[in-house]
Amino acid sequence: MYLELQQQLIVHVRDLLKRQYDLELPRIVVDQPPDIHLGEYALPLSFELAKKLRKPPRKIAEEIVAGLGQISGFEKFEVAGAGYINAKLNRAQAAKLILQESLGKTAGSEKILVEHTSINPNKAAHIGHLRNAILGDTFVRLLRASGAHVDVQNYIDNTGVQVADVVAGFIHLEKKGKAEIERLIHDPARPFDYYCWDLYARVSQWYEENKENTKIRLQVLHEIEQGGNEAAEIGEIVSTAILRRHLETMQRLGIQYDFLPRESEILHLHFWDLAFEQMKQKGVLYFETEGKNKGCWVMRRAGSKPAEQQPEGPDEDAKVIVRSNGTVTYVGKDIAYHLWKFGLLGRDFGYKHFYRYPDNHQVWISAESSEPEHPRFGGVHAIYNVIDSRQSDPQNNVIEAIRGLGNEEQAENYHHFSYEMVALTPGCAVELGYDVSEEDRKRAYIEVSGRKGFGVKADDLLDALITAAQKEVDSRHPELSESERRNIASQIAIGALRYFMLKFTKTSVIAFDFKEALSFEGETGPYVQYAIVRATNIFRKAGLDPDQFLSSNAKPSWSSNAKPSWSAAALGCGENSSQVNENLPNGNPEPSAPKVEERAFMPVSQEKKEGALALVDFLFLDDDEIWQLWLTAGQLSSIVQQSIITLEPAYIAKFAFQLAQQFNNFYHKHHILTETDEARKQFLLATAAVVRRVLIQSLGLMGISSPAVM
RNA sequence: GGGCCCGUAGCUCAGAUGGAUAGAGCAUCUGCCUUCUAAGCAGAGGGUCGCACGUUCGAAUCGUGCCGGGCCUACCA
Repeated sequence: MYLELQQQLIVHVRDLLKRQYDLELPRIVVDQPPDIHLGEYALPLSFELAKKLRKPPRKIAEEIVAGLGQISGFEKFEVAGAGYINAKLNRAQAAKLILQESLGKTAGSEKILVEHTSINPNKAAHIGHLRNAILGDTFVRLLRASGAHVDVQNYIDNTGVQVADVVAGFIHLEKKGKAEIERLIHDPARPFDYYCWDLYARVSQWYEENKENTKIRLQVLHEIEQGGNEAAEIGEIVSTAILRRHLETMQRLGIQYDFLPRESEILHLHFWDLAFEQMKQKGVLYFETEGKNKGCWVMRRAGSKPAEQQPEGPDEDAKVIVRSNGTVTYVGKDIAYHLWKFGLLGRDFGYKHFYRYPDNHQVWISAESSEPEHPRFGGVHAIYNVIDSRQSDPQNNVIEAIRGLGNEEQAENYHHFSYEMVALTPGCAVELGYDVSEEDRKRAYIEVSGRKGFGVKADDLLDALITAAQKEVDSRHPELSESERRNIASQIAIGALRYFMLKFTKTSVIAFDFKEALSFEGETGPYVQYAIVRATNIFRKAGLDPDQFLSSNAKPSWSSNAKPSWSAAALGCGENSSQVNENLPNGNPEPSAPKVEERAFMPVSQEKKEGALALVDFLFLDDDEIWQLWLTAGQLSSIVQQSIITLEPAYIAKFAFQLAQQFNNFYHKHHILTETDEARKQFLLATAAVVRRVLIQSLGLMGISSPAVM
């Protein structure tokens, strides 16, 4: 609603400027007035025009207001302050649009690929990985809600040094063979990823104790890359087992993937050879004959000056792609992989089944040859790589290589979805029992390190959240069954965790603190969930169905048949889920997809007959506070669009919290069920129903479900 | 040395496109449960927006220079 009317306003203003002053402004700024009684939109353009037109801003504003006349949907325009033009909406008309508003999928076009999670398969997932996966998954939900066709990939570096380290640990430190490792994998007493978490830390220590040991590391790495030996077999067993653990951990949070490309196939299917040829041909790579990079194939670094402007001698700043011993670096392999993503490599992965989620969604994994009837991935129009900011340099190298190969458009559509890391506060580290040096205690935060085994494991955090939530639910709802209480506690825990990871903007380092993360009060997911429960309770006590109450007027098009992509069953919480699930976008993307920039929400056709809500008297909207609630609810589509364009899911989190806050205020002020004026009661019910729906949708976009009771 | 990011209330953070009196949460203090659930609401205190110049009718926001902190800058991944 909000965005559509804003665009209409801009069109009219632009038209007027052209007619009245023969002026064209590159951009017409639209703000919101400080208080809603002033209107819904504020145009500060008179100030900008004052100099050009040599008139005082107030005079210009008056002329524009006079010239605008009547615009459909708008009540009136007013001049305020030193020269602002405030636009007031026709509240009743706008409210009807908000009632009818729902997510519509527009006709589609290109496919989008989002890569996230991508945890080295050698240890348990920790809080840093959670931020990555939650940001990525939420972004996927936003894209899909806007109608895009998205493939979700989780890249598996199963042949890298980190896996090699754990393999070296098994072979040389623990002297364990395949059979013993298999036993550990199936040990019910201890998850295998937890076992490897400790082993990885011990191996890193072992390297530090004796430099000789690092020779073993390189040897093991080499064997794994080669394949067909004991180390490679152990590497395969270990990395696959841990990958399964990662999928289970992420599944607890409602996060699923479509395809798991592995580095082993990039190696064995010789993706690099094809990329190498292309890069040599196009001159992106050149053979360095002198300086420190002598004997290597190198690439000019992004942002460095072109050759002509370089000082004499070799470009020491260049990025090594092929080492002097002939092996390819990580960036080299990544270039080949990204050429594949855009369909520019000329070779495909093989595909085989790997895992089936409880909702029957299939995950495919790369293979050297394909199973019959497999889907294809890659060859997409745009990509989003959710990778922390520390990797922006290698990411830029890959983009530069793609651009250098003549793929300007693909380079533009290559998005490094960059975010800052999660770190521990020194206090938190001490609390966890880690040795913290004097120096580290003075720091604001300490980086999480898998190598040091320093961090909070994802499953541990989620368990702690469930335990805390369960305690609360048990005391509040002793009448519910154990599995119902468990289910609700899970939903609250997930809500708290996902919201916590989303409430910070990407550029902010999260200094992890247990007290904050385990909180269910204030700016948290459960706060929003609770507001929804309150709204639901009103309808339950009134003997009404809030969705029916709305659908008699307009029906959300995504409510009926969209099954949640993660059900109560998926969480091991029994069949009868009490969660409200209209909010969760379908896990199976439609074959068609619109451009991201297009509107996410479209009004449902106007012909829908008006039912019970036809009785609602919108004159009650003259209450500014209640109208503010409606207006905020009408801004969801605008927020979704902004989140997608700026790659900032935090906006959704902020929005959901603000709307919940306004609703709680409303809830406290207006006691709906005891309202004696029937018309007013209907209006208040409509308000609660609309806000409830938008809150559920907002949480759904963040992968948070709404419990029926709390 | 070069690149990127951060610095806003005691703490943790919002303040997109420059716009009307700088906002939340936590913490502290004071009220509010016989009401649709207090995981809530209302109120109070708390600010040289790191510093200095500059651009502008207007700067927390843009530019330059400092100060403080973080990350990256490997023939690691």
